[in-house]
Amino acid sequence: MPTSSRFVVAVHALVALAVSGDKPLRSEDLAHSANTSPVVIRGLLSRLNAAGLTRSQLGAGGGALLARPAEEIRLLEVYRAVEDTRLFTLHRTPPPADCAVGSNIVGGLQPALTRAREAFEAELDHTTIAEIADEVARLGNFTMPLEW
Amino acid sequence: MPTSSRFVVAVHALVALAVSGDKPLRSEDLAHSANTSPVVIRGLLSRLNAAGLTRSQLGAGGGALLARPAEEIRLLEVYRAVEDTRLFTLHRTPPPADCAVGSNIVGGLQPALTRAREAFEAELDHTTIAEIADEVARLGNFTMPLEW
DNA sequence: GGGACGTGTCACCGTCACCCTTACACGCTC
DNA sequence: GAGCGTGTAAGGGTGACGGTGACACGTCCC
Repeated sequence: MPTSSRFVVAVHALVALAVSGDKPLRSEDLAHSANTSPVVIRGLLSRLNAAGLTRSQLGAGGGALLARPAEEIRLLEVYRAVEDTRLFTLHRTPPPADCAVGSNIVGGLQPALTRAREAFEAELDHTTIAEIADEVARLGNFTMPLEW
Repeated sequence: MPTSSRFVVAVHALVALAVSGDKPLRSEDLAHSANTSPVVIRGLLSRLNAAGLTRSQLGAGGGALLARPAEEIRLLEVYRAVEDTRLFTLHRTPPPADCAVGSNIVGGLQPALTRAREAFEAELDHTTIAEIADEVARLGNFTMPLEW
């Protein structure tokens, strides 16, 4: 399994919030930017709120805001906040216990899978939303905060 | 998205072949060991054959064999041979080009995603089927080649 | 205060990858 | 030549995912 598109869309939303500065963005605005639906965005924001990465402001003129500076939000936190599935899918049905290979393959393989997952996560932990936002601003040739 | 179970099952099959030495194993035998169906195994072996990791022997007494010593088969090769999907799923529909964030988010995010993927793959490249087979033999308290 | 705004969450649906099963043609060994 | 085993195709069930409509609740503005 790959990741769902939730991770990329969540990063997209956080970057949009980062380049917007203190101005709250509505789920409808974020949905337009990511070419998806407001409900999907609200579902993601719900998870990001729970993880302490964003917060929501109700009422007119409200919307979503970063709960912390973009420099302090790492991709790994985003990944963990929105992804449900594990990196490796094991056997759909467990191997039989009476098989010398089947009964030990999971245990024997686990350390290697864990190392791969940890290497993957360590890399995501090295990058922050602020770095992505800077790069997007450079590519798009604009300065933050961005007016929409 | 996670990997499919194909990767784990493919490693399972290769380890079974490794511990069996020169004796060919039928898809039915491998299917029993991995608690899946022979057709699924044959589908995996088809990919592993194409990748040069295994070869098949037709007719009575036939079955699958490793095409190379287990010490020379790395998990990364197995992963690439049987996994179709990419590690990261991008936006289901591309972001609009008229959005400063949407038009640059993919380009800005790509380097970080690539680094994570490379770290992941490098770790898989460090482990061989022989190492997994040794560990399984140790856990199962048996010696290779294993008689079934 | 009243009304408009925006969020949070639910149920429902279409789509897709995945895995299982059945079936059958082909090639090889005995 | 007969039996064995592979390779591949077609069809179905299942579950995750993303999109849509709807509605209750809290909050801000006038």
